[in-house]
Amino acid sequence: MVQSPKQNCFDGLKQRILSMDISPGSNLEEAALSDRYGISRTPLREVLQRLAGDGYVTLSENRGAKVASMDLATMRVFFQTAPLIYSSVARLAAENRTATQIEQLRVVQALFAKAVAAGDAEAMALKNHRFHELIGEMAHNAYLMASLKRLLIDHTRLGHMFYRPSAPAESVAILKASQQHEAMISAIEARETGVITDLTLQHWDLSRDRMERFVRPDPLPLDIVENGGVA
Amino acid sequence: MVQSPKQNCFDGLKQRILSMDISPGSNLEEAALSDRYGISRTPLREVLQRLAGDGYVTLSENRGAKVASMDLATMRVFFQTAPLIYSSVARLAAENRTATQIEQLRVVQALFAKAVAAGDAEAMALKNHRFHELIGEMAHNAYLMASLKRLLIDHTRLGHMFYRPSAPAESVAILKASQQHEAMISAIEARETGVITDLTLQHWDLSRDRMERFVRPDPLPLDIVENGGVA
DNA sequence: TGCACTCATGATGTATACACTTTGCACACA
DNA sequence: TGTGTGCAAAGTGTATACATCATGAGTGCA
Repeated sequence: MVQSPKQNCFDGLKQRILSMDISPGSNLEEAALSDRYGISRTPLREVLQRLAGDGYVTLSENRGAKVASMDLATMRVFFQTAPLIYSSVARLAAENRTATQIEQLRVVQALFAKAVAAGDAEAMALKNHRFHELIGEMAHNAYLMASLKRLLIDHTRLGHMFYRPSAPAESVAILKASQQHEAMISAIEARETGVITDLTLQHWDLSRDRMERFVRPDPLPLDIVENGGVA
Repeated sequence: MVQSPKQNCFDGLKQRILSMDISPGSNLEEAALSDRYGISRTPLREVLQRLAGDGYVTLSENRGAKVASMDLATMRVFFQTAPLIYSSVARLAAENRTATQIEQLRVVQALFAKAVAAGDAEAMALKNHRFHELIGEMAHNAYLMASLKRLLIDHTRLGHMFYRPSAPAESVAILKASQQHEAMISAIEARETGVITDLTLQHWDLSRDRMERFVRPDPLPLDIVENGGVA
């Protein structure tokens, strides 16, 4: 299964953006990338344009491509929008899923669980991404899929740091997320629209809690200030 | 205000697709288009890729670009999704609109009303499109905007035929739609989120009724069958 | 007549040279 | 020293030649 160097470049850039290997706002220079991926600038530019269409990068005239930014305004809108789209998509997925898609979902979830067990942060993030993207495909709704894909980009980027093994307090939450995935598969397979909606919102809440804790971490212990600080 | 030939090509194709001048599913040949718009194939392909990113066309490997199809499955999903996105976007628009944007909206609505008065079907469709796209911009939500833009493509294409002067029964509905636009501007300006949500759903219902009447027109009079048909 | 194979034709995909735009540094001048 | 101008370097935009692939007409064989 050797894929074309162009597809390889597309997938590679997606993955590097999702895993924050290339940080938001970074400049993407055509010459460097076309050299790295062994394709000339023409197909490379096509890749960048496709990435721009999917919301991974932004293009500006005569000024090249940048990785989509993730500033405070973006995040605010992200938290505002995700529950609506996620729950709508999940409901539709339960209504429209095919047996084949359920099977695909199980495969991806198995890979996610495996990554959890191995403590492989990058694999966790990417398999989680694919898991939710698959649910989007099940929904069979191109309009919502466009929103969902963009949400997932930022979700995966935001969530990337929590999958690190360096955060032991998070491992409980990650296990819980994995269990929720299993429950979601069952609910979608059984076409229980009410259940999948609830599960999806719970799954979102878990994610959100972890993300918010990252954005606004617990404050440092106050006694340090009391003992040695200024009046 | 002379725009680049590339931008002209992009806008021109968008407009021709929206007005069904190029019908859904049509093949778009690079050589013919690059000739027509006076640009070489490289920038033309970039235009097609941008159009694909926005949902106007679909690209397939070694098989060129096609105008996005509009089959029964697409329409079913369209009717399913539009109310959710439209009402969510409208609410956010009321919350986030700026004074400048309100002014833009008034200008576009004036052009829409003018097109209605002139019976210019194509201008009506395009100004209506722009009106709703502007509301999307007011919402300041890139995730929902992706869905909205795709919905509007199909909405405008579906609605295109009702704006024809040949359908006199529709002129009442068109006037009503124009009045609803005015009311929507006021509600957005006043940030009345409850009102704008209701208005948006009413506006949608009006559109939907017209569209459904087109898809499933009144049956022919039965007496023709009774007088001369088979037993 | 029916089917499969071949090859010509026309389309899309890629590489590359060249044109244009941006940007930052150096230098002159106030 | 501060500011504005001009130039050089680097990066993006476009045209075009060539490579590759899809398609269909035509031919040979069963």
